[in-house]
Amino acid sequence: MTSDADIALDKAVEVLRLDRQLCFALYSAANRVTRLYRPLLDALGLTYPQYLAMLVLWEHSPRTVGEMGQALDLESSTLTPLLKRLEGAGLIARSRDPDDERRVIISLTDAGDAMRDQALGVAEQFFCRLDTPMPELVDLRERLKRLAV
Amino acid sequence: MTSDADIALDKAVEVLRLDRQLCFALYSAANRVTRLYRPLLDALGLTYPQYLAMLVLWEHSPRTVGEMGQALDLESSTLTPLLKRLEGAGLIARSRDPDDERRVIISLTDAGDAMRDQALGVAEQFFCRLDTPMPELVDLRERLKRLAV
DNA sequence: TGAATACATATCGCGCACGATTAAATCGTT
DNA sequence: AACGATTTAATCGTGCGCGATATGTATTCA
Repeated sequence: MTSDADIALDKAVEVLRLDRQLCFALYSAANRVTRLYRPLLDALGLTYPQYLAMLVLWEHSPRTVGEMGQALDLESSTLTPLLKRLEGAGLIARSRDPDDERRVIISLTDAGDAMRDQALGVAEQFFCRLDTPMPELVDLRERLKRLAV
Repeated sequence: MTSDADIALDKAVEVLRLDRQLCFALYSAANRVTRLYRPLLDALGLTYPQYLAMLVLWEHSPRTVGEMGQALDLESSTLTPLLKRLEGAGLIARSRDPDDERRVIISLTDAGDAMRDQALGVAEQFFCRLDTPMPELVDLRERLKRLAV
């Protein structure tokens, strides 16, 4: 015989199973991808979030900290220290906007700009190591973007 | 007229666009999901990775640190401090395995076990806030799992 | 003009996530 | 039994990621 409490427990056991959680699949896949990028980016001396920040700048430079935060969906409390490290590495320059002293303008240095070619190699190596057909990757990417939160 | 260098540059610009990177879509979606969980988990006094660790234990307790690391795909350097915090919160107990003193056995306390019901509410609220049909979520989850890295 | 408000970035504290290293226990082989 | 290799967890240092808060600049409007 089965009590109501047992049924509720069974439901909890089913619903909360790790392999049924979208959140864990996402968390785990993001960690795995970061780990996969690490050895590729070591050659450039970049961390994974730093690489993403450089992608933003390669797309369009200069940009303000705020614009980069919007593009990457990150707070200034994350971005400011990261950008200071990129500045320390000589890849970007930080300067106040003369037209609005609140803003800080981030621009690529020559060294930062020159790194773009190597980045192309990183992107290609990543694709190779994933060993998944491009259409599948594009589909996954678009589904992730649709996950409006 | 267009030089070879210009063509190579165009290719780099296209390939490296942030909105074409699977890695960024994944990174960003994972951050968004963590942010969405935060207010829900605040009520339980758990962080998001702590919640995942509790999911593992609600599924089956006791387990060793190594087993949990395998389930969550995390190193002991991540897990040990996290588990110590859960122990401090009174949700789990940590003890050496008498049969093999290298192992540390993690078991739910009564308080940790009792939290499972509230966790069920968290999972339901998360689903509601996502506002995405279940089949789409299941499909995305399975695609993420397939992303073997 | 001057006070109130809003805005852009920076700072701080906490908790991951991981590579490298260490310490202790166990296992395997002789 | 003994010693080297392996296994398990812990420790340490670095870099995020974010909420809360601070700081300085610009805007608004009385």
